[in-house]
Amino acid sequence: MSVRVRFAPSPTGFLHVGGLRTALYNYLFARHNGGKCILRIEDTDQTRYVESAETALIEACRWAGFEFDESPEKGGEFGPYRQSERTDTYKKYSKILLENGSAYYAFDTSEDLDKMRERQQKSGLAPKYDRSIMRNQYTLGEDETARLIATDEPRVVRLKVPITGDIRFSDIVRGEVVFAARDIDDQILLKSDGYPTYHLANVVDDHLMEISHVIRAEEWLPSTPKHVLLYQAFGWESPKFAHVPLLLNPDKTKMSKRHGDVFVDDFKNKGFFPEALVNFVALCGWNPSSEREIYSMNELIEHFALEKVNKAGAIFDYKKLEWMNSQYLRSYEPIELAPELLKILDSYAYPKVGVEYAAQVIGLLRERINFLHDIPTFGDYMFTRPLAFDDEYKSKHWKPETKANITPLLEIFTSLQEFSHQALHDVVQEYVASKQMALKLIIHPLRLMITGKQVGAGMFETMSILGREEVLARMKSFLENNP
RNA sequence: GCAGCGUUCGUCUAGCGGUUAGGACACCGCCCUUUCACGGCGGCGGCACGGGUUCGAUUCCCGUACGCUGUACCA
Repeated sequence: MSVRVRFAPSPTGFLHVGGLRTALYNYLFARHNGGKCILRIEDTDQTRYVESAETALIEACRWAGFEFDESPEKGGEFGPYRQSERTDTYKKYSKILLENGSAYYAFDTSEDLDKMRERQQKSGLAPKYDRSIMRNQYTLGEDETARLIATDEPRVVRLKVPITGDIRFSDIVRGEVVFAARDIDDQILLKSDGYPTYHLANVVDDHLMEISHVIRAEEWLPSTPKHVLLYQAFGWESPKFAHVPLLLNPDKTKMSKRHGDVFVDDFKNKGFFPEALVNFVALCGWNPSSEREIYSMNELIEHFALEKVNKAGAIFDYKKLEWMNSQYLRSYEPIELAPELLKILDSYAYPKVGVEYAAQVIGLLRERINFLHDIPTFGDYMFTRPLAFDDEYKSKHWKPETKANITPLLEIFTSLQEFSHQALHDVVQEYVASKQMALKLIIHPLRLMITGKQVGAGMFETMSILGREEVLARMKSFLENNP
């Protein structure tokens, strides 16, 4: 049997990183098995629909580095891929259930339902639809039911859950799971507005779209028995289930906005590389059991196995994500990143620089930062004269005799044939040797004059990238203004 | 409340009856050094608890505790 999986989000806003991981696991599983990964939009709740959410979602996945094989956008032979466009199908299948006695009509108002739950809560019972006393086709009788339907009375279709027995299914990550039928509610299948609930729609669609594996978040585990019952009621073979663990806040609750960034777009805007986010999120809850941390998309695909997905939820460790981003920052060719840096630089008032220069600066500074966008602030002096000079650094390294030590360097740098890292290094070494002084007595003042900062990359490399003219200008200016 | 699921360093995890319980992030120290970083080396730190099963349990079983998720005409 060929592998077909689906990511089935509801379009209520931006893509959550938890959603990204679910989508990713589906994608990895499909690719690993040479199968198809489908995007299906679960927009059956008209009250929560958000206009641009669908494209935002697709774009977020595309940014992350994966595409769906079938989707509303792309189409496919199992469409339409928006549930709101499949309502006739759900009506048709709910009718089958009604006819074979697996479902029934109910006419209760939401007020009546609230009252029922309230009563149950008070007597310490689990809230559950009470088929024997509420307004439904069993308590009303056939004639009355037929009459209400004929007069178009608002109604829903509910699943008729057996009173006794167990419902069991096997989950790829959790093993055998058993629920008692008596604990399962007579779930609404078709709402009074004519739209199906998730439960009906996802079962019908998964069957019709020939989904082989349902890979979704753990929060769905408690409603899976309802789905199993539906497959049985239709006489369909159920797909394999895999409920993956949740991504958690530091306090172990389901990862939410209250604790910081949760949307893929947030991470994109923060300057994370998609490869880093994907790599990180893939390793939250799954691990190919090696001693390695860095995996490309292709490597993730190659190693992915649902059987190795963890059962327990994973706290989203922002610090480790940052570290991972820094790893990717160092792994790219600087010239590949240069255009992006140029874009970032646009929002600063620095004089424009070329792509070659940008690449050089990236190469110079990237081992000291986590994000590309740290460069304009961390290395501001690569784009403009130092605006300030670190007081502490200055008092430590600018002594009364420093000026005399530095001044001859002006001449030496001017007459240097090639203003390169190596040449600068050699010539300064030579100079300090002749004066019998420590290199640091020169290096620190140079760093102060040229960058204004205590921290930075190797000084000679920094100088060679800045260029002779700029270095001499900064030195002279500093010398003029300081005793 | 009820149901289900879960529980290895602070965090992500390896482990699938016998290991000095391994790696990564974070943290600390040392080395390198031209500051900071990178890198190298080292340290800190964990099998929730109690019963079984077994010659032997982190690992298998049962409880307990704790946590999480679900409990909608939301997905």
